[in-house]
Amino acid sequence: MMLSRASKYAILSTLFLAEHSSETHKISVKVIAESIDVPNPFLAKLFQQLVRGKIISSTKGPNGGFYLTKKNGKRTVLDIIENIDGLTRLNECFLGLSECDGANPCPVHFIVEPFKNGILGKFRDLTIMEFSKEITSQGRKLTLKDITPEFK
Amino acid sequence: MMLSRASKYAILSTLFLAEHSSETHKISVKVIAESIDVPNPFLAKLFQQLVRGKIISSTKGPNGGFYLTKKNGKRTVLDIIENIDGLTRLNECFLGLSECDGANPCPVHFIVEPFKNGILGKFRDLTIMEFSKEITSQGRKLTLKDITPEFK
DNA sequence: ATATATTAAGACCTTTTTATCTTTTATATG
DNA sequence: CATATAAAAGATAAAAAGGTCTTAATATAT
Ligand code: FES
Ligand code: FES
Repeated sequence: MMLSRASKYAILSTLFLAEHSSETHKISVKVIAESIDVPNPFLAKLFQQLVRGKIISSTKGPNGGFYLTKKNGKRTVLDIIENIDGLTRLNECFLGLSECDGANPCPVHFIVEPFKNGILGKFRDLTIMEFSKEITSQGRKLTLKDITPEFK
Repeated sequence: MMLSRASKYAILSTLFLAEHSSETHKISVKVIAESIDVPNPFLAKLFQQLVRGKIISSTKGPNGGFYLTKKNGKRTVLDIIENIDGLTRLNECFLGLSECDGANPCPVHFIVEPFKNGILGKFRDLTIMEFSKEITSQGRKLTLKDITPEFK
């Protein structure tokens, strides 16, 4: 029931691409890594895998970089997680029991279940583009940086 | 927002003690480890720490073992987690952002928050003994073993 | 064509988590 | 008091996760 750090980075940076990139405006790992404050070479690795998984796109060379095509934007956040972590992590019992279902619930199963359904539903049913729109419309942020309060 | 395996083992085995042990009936690591299917020496280490944290009790020698005193039974599941993992893990943002609060919510914050409050509340407000009663009354199980269906 | 920018690929390193092993210490019981 | 039994302590090992570095491939602009 938890994401690896890798998945988290992948989600944030893909959402970043959704918001800031296009086929005519590609972005380099370096810029993204700095923007969302994630280790550069680690993100590069993740991006390679996301490209192989056809979740994001890339071109090499000058003015190259990473971006989302229309088609990429129709993938889901769950696709990202599946690509990086696989799906088992998300379905695991919160206390680590071998199965997680209502038939053999662990002590916290019925607290966890509604949450799991809620978050899984959202990750499964919204496209990356829709998800991204929801974020920008709500003015949420996509960085791991500390938000330094502005005193001015 | 996730527990380490160590915490999970600790929770399960403490609940096991709540259900099966008493000051007059102590249980060895070996028995517990086999019952809930957890690596024996690893659990032994965890138990040492839980004893130091006064969450469970132990005596050495013949007929020794681990058990809960009345006082132990009044601790909470959150105490177990705090003792093993610390509290930061539980409070972390689901996407790994630096702060998790309503003022600077991440894209999934408002899905995660009610769950977090629910589970944290339960872990904080019920004693281990209460928690355990709730479990036994509902016939839930405390093992990591595969539940082999009984065909008889 | 060539230089350059940028990703791709793979080997490698570090840290954290999980797990084991060995020795010491305490204690109940005969 | 001797012995057996079980936990405590500490050293070590194995595995997984996270992170880095170096070299190759490739697309673009000049
Ligand atoms: S969360 Fe434990 S069985 Fe579902
Ligand atoms: S879960 Fe991400 S900010 Fe609260």
